[in-house]
Amino acid sequence: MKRKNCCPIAQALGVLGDKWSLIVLRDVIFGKKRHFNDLLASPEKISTNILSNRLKTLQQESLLCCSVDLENRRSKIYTPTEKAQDLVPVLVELYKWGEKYNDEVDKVDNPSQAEPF
Amino acid sequence: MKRKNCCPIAQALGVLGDKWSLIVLRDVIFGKKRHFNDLLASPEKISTNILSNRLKTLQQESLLCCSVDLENRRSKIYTPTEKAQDLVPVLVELYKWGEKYNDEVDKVDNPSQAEPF
DNA sequence: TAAATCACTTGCAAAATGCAAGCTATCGGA
DNA sequence: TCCGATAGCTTGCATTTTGCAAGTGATTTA
Repeated sequence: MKRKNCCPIAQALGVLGDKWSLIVLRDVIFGKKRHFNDLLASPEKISTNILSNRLKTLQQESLLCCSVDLENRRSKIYTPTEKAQDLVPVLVELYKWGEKYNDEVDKVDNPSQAEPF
Repeated sequence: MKRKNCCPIAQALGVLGDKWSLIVLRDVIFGKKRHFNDLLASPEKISTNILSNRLKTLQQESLLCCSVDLENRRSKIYTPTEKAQDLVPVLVELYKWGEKYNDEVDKVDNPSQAEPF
């Protein structure tokens, strides 16, 4: 959703305001995941077509760049750009907010707080 | 999208990870908009059914509370909760990122930077 | 009391998401 | 060299979410 001539928040959400983009970026930035199958393996269970589509749009938005793994040419490496790295503060604030308000759900169902992702 | 037993970022996105929730919250928190029609009037042009639905889910998530306007009983007043106010840092970081990376679009089309929202 | 206003709801089309299966290129081992 | 496994997709189709236009009912204002 392109959003021209509007506030920066709406512009940011035009790129990031969907169910999966920030999850993928989280994994690439914090989880250091670089391959399609690594990203597929996240507990949120993104499906292959959505992941494929998201990787494409994130490249178009200059948030990821893609290169061929020289040691295994069937494998591609997705790396975050500086533009993506600059989302760290956004992700950190989201993390803090999520931790503050949504952990009750987990703590009841699963007291033994597993790994974050 | 409920996301149990997963990282706080995914939990936060379970509530906020759609096209409109954060736009509505932006308007309520920063724009101090309180009425249905105020929110409808935002430049992003949310439609009535989506706004209605979002106001409902944001109440269910304890992000907004709703009361009747005592001076005009057909009118309802939506106010942000503390949980919503705690999203200010998230919105600020989104704003900064959007400003840094997505303003070129605006500056070309509309050099006279109008009001943010 | 008639017209306007507010906060919706409804119906329907279009787009996004979710699931399972299949496809192509590469790779590693016999 | 052949064969199965693996990586990264694509395709088809059902479901869900979004978008648009029109309509509704309870106030409220003229």
